[in-house]
Amino acid sequence: MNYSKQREKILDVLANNAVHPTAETLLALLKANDSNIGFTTLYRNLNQLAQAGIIKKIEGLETSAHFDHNTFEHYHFICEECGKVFDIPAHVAPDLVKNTQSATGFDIAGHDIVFHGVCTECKQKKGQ
Amino acid sequence: MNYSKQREKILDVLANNAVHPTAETLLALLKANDSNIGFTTLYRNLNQLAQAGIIKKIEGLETSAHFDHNTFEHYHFICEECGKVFDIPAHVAPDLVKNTQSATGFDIAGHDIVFHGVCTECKQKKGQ
DNA sequence: AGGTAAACTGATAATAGTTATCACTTTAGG
DNA sequence: CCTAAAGTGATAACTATTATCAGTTTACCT
Repeated sequence: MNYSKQREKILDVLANNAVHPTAETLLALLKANDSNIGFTTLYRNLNQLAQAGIIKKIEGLETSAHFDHNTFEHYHFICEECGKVFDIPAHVAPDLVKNTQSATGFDIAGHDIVFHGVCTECKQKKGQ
Repeated sequence: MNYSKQREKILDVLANNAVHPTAETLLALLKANDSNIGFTTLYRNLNQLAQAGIIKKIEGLETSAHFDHNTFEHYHFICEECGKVFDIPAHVAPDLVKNTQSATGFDIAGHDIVFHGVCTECKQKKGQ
């Protein structure tokens, strides 16, 4: 992978916006950062970076994929009210891969957990 | 929800094909069953049935959603070689919701786990 | 430096999966 | 049966994403 200005900018914006943005959101963030990057370039780079393990592509949240700068093992929670995506620490599912491997005999290369429900903030709002 | 011939047929085909079909696959299965159902009708019914909790919509596997007649809690594994989707029993992640609830304070309405890797059959094929 | 091959960009077009629209048909209760 | 509500399916539209490709940039080799 060669260096490119655009890719550096994308990584930078992703690192400074821990909101698990979609490609669309990222494009807006980049524009707000005076970086007018074509959406083809954005998608290409996001896929490249995800393939290289530098960022994480989160699917299964909504219709569009989200991207995450944090590649340390963790899971995700999407709030049904506000749509925000929260990180869930990996320790909520100890031995998950080991258990699954021994239950199935399959080679497990990776896994994702997506929770949905209502976050604390929205719970309070609804309660009022 | 009123009765409809089409919906009955869709449920029937889904119940007899535990392969976690996509809408496209289902349409083909229905056609093979002499049920020419419009794809609009298929999508409408799948969404209705999923909403009603009668079937389960599995997202995050590939670009398209898969549908599952088995609504009993369980997870999924998709083989990177053959693309088949396998069921994983829920007991691989004991106390997952409880742990996550107490770690976050969020109300958790549901969750999904998607594993990916290589299934036993494909592992053997590759080994040969 | 200077050349060049490989990598990257981004505008345009295409694609896939799914939902919206809407005239017509079916279902179900009074 | 009558009628309102629910369902159908052809067509068009939409959204997220990938393919194409001519032009640009990067990096490495002299």
